[in-house]
Amino acid sequence: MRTIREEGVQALTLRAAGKRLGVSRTALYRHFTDKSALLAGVAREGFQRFRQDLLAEWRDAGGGLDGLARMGVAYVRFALSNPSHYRVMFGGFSDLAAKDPELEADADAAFAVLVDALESLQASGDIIQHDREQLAQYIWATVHGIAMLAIDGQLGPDPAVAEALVPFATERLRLGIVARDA
Amino acid sequence: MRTIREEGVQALTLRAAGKRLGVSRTALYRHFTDKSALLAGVAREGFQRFRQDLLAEWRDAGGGLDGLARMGVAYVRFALSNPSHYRVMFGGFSDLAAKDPELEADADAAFAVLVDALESLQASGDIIQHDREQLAQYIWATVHGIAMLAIDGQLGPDPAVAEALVPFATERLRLGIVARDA
DNA sequence: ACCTGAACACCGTTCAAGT
DNA sequence: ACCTGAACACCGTTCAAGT
Repeated sequence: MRTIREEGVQALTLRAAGKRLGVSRTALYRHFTDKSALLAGVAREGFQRFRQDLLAEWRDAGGGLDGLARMGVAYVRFALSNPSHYRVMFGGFSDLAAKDPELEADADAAFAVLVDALESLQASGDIIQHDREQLAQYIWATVHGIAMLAIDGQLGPDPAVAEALVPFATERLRLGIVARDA
Repeated sequence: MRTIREEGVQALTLRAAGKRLGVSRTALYRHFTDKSALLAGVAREGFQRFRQDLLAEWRDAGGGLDGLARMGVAYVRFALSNPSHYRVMFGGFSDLAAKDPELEADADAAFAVLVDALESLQASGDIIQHDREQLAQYIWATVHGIAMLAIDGQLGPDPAVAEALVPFATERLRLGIVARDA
């Protein structure tokens, strides 16, 4: 985890990991079937922490449309604070999920935080009564897109650009899903 | 290009490329300074084709909010039709851009198609008079997010899920940016 | 100018062998 | 059960040498 955070995924080799742990490169095969199983473990840990972060934000805000907006901010913050970890979680997800079936469950659990929030917002009549799954996918895609563009350097070298984009996006997003009868 | 399309980026090795071209692995160093310079070339070609696709869609639709929605559909279609190519274009963009400065120009040119479309929509009073750059980043992030989630297998194995998400997203998006005085 | 073959410093993975 | 060292089949890259 430390190697990934400090030097990126491509720097995580079994040899280097073994050396850091003071153990032979091949010793890791006792604990993981291969390298992608190890990476799947890293991804799982990421989704679990992710879930906690989002849940905490929703609770602290006391739910509501404000809670949803704060979850969006927390989402992008998580990605920008842990870019390499985030890349392991999302890049080549299906390959890793094939190695470790529980990865998909952890990803689903993080996604469920968003779906549950939307259910609450629908119950209170704050947002449109539309298929929750698709609504969640749409919101997820938006914050994921911002996170990815920022991480990959497509928003330029200035992190302020990404930071300014998030509140704008959450406000536009709100206008697109808010209940229209008020 | 063929190797990337048929077998993915990770299958593109200089050795395999040399063999396919009937030439030594090291011969490629006469034409590219190293492997990432070659990948930067692949990414540049992608952005150029991307730009053409988006431009054609905008023109065929005769502009307007409908043209914008069709650009969104074309965007995701491009990504899903060329997943490996798309990954080269966006994954690790800054590393590749450092190797080939013209890559950034090609990416900007593709992005400019969106910015120009927004300018036209602002001139006609169809959408809000907001900073075009940020507006474009927001829209780009949304379609990019859908494309990435779909490519990475996070939307499940059924491509119909991603296809259904696009029109829903473009409609929500429209509601968030449409001029409000009508 | 363009290409080659050998060499170098890396990988992940396997496997017989040790404690 | 857990680890080791040697070996195998790969990488990208460099470099002296050829035409």
